[in-house]
Amino acid sequence: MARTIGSHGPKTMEAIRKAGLKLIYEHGFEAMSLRQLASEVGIQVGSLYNHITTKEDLLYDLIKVHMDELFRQFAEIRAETDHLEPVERLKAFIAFHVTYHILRKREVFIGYSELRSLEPNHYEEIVALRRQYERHLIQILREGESLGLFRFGDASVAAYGILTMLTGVCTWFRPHGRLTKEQVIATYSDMVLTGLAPQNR
Amino acid sequence: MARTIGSHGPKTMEAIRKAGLKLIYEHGFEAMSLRQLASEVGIQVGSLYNHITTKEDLLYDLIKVHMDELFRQFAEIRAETDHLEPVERLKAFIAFHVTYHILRKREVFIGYSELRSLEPNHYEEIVALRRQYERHLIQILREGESLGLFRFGDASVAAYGILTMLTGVCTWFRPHGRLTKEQVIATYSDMVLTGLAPQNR
Amino acid sequence: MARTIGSHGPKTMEAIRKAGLKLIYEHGFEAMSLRQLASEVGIQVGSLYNHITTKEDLLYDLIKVHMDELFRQFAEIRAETDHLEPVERLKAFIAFHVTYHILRKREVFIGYSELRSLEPNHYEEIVALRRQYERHLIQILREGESLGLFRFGDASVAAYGILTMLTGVCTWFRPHGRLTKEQVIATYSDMVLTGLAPQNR
Amino acid sequence: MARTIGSHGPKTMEAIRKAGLKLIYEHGFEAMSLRQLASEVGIQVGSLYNHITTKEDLLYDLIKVHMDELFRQFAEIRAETDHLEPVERLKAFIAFHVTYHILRKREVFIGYSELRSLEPNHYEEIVALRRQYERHLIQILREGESLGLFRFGDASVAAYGILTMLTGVCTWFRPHGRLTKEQVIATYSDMVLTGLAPQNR
DNA sequence: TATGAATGAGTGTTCATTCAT
DNA sequence: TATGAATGAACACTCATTCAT
Repeated sequence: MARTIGSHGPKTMEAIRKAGLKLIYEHGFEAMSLRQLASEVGIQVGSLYNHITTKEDLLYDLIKVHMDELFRQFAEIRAETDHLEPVERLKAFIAFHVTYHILRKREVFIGYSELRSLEPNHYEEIVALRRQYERHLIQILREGESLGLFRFGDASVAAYGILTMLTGVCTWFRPHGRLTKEQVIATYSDMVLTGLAPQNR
Repeated sequence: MARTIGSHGPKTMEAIRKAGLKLIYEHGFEAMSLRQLASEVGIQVGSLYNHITTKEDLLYDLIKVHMDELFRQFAEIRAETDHLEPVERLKAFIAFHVTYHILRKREVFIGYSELRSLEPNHYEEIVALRRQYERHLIQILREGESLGLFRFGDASVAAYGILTMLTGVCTWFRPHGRLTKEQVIATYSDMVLTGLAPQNR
Repeated sequence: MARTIGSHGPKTMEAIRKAGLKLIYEHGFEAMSLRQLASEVGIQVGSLYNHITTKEDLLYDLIKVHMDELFRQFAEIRAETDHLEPVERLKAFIAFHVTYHILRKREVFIGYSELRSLEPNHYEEIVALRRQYERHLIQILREGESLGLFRFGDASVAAYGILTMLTGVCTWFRPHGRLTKEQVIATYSDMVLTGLAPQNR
Repeated sequence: MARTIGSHGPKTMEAIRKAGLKLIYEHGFEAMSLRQLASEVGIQVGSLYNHITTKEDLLYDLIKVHMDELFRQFAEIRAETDHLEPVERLKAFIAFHVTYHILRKREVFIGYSELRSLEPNHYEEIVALRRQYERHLIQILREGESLGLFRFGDASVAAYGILTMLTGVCTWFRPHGRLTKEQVIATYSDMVLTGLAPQNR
C-alpha cells in the first residue's frame, strides 16, 4: 500500500519537492541523483522533466520557497512587535528564529550548505535575501545600543555571532530529545541578552 | 621519455593534499573530480593513485590531519592554562579556537561540511574526536558554574551555542578586512563572558 | 535531436545478446569491453544500461538462457524415449547432445569457459544445472549396467568421459567441413556403445 | 616467516613463473593483473620487467615450457614403446597422457584456455605443436586399423574424441578423491580399447 | 503527463608499461 | 636488480538531459 506508482496530476510536483528536500538533506545536492529522486517519487526519471526544468532549478525552488516563507512569517512577527522596545524585539526575534529553524531544519540546512550549487544569478538572489534578513537583527542591535540598552564591540560581528549560534540549533536539536524547544529558546535568549547587557563590563 | 611534466617524489603527496584542500573547499568534495585535482597538481589522473588509495581516503586524510593538529595545539594551550581559574581558561579557549579557525578556515570548513562523505568508520572516528573537543569546553563551563562564576540553562546547549558562534567566524572573516583577528576575539570573548556572568539575571 | 543512429525499442536487447554472444565467444568475457559491445550494436555505451544491469549479468543471462533451452529440448527427447531401453536412450542422448552442441557451439563454449566470471550465486546455479544434466546420463548408464547391457569401471568417470568427448565436438566441428554432423554422431555413437558393451573384456 | 619481501637473484624468475601459473589458473590470464602477480611474488610491479618483457610473454613462456616438457616426456615413452604393437602403444599413450594431465593440470588447463591471449605468432607455434602431438595418436590409430586391430569411422574424429575425453580428466580429478589415478586410467583405457575393438559391430 | 530508450560527457579506478634513481 | 613514481589509455558504470511515443 506504499507510494502510488505512476503518480499523476498536480500532486506529482509536490511529491518531487518533498522527496527532493529529503534526499538533498540526507545526501547533499551533488550526491543526489535524479534517478534516486524519481525512484523515491515513484515515476521514471524522464517524467521529472514534466515538472522541473533542471536539477539546479529544483534546488533553487526549494531554497527560494523556504526564504519566502521565512520572510512571510518574519513579517508577521515584525508587525506584532514593531512598536516595542529593542529588548522585546530581540527576544521575539530569537524565539522566532529558533522556532523556525527547528521546524524547518532541512530547508534551513540546505539553504546554507547547498548555496554553492546554485547558478550565479540564483546564488546572488538568495545571498541578498539572507543579507536583508541579517540587517533586521543588526538594526535591532543598533537601536538598542543607541538607547544604552546593548553594548558590543561591533554590530555586525555580534549579529553574525548571534545568528550563527541560533542557527546552529538545527544541526543538533532533536524534537523529542532531552530539551524542549522552549528550554533552548530560554537558554539562548538569556545568554544573548545578558551578553549584550551594558551594566557589567 | 616519460615524466616530463609535473612534480616528482615525496613532494607530490604534499601537492595533492594542498590542491585537494583548495578544490574541496571551493567546490565541495562531491563536486571535485580527480581529473581537476590531477590537473591542478600537474600529473595524470592515474598517477594520483600512487599516493592515495581512494578519493574518500584523501578527504579522510585531510580531515584527520586537521583534527590531530587541532588537538596538538589545543594540548599546548591546556598545558599553559591548566592551573588557572575557569574564567581565564575560557578566555584562552576562545582566543585559541578563533585563531585556529581563522588560520585554518578551509580545513575547518571541510571538517564540518564534508563529514557525510566519509565512510562510516571514518565518520565515527572524526565525530568522536569532535565530541572529545567539545567536552573540554563543557568541562570548563561546569567547573565555572560550580564555583559560581558562570550561570547558564544547560551546559551542553551553552557550549554548542558558544562553539557554533566562534566557529562561524571562519565563514565570514576576511584576513585583511575591516576587523582584525584581535578585535573579533575581544568582541566574542566579551560577549561570551558577559553572557555567562551570574550577577545580572 | 537525439537518437539518430542505432536500433530502437525491444529489438535492442536482442541485438545486445547477439553481439555479446559473438564477442564473448571470440575474445572471452574479460577481454570483451562494453565499448566494443555498444559499437557492435550501434549504440552508445551508456545506452547498454537501459537493457542490462551489469556486464556480469549479461553473461549470466546468456548462459542461463542457453541452459534453459538445453533442458527444454532435452525434456522433449526424454519424453520421446522414456519408454525405450537404455541402449536406445543412450543413442538418443548422444545424437541430441552432439546436435545441440554443434548448433549452439558458441553458447556451449561460453557456458563452460566463462563460468569463473560469474558471481558466486550465479556460478552455483549454473553448475547445479549442469550436474543435473550429467545425472541423466549417469542414470542411463546405471540402468544399462543393471540390465547387463553396459559395463564400465565407474559410472561417473564413464559419464564424464563420454560427455567431455561429445562436448569437445563444438571446438573443432566446422559446419561445411569434411564430415557431416551425422557422420560425427555415427562415429561417436558407435565408439561409445562399443566401448560400453559387456561381451568383450 | 612467509614469502621473502624483495626477493633477489635468479630465484625471482622462478617465483614469477610459479605465481603466474597459479594466478592465471585461478583467475584467467586477462583477469590476472601484474600488480597481483608482483604482490604474490613479493616485489614491486616495476621489478617484474627485469624478468619478463611483457605480460603476454610470460603466458607464452609458461605454455611453451609446458609443451616442451610434454614432448620431452612423450619422447621417452615413445622410445620405450616404439617396437610394440599399436594396442600396447595406445595403452601407453593413454597412461602417459592421463598421468601428465593429472600432475600438470594447471599448465594443461592454461595451455588450452588461454591460447587466444597469445600473439598470432605464438598462437600458431603452440597450435602447431598441439597438432603434432595429436598426429602421434592418429598414427597409432591408423596403424592399428591397417592391422585390423582397431575400427572407427574417422581417425581424426576418433582421436579428437579420445584426446578430449582423456584431457577432461584434469578438470574434475581430485588427487585424494574417491578414485586413484590408476583407476581412472584403467576405466578409460578399457573404454577406449573396447570402443575401438573391431569384433563387435 | 508518463514512459522508455537514447545521448555524450563524465565518474572513480585499474591497467600494462617505462624509467631515473 | 629493485624501487617508486610516472604515463596515457582503458575500464565498467553513472550522470543529467532529450524526445518520440
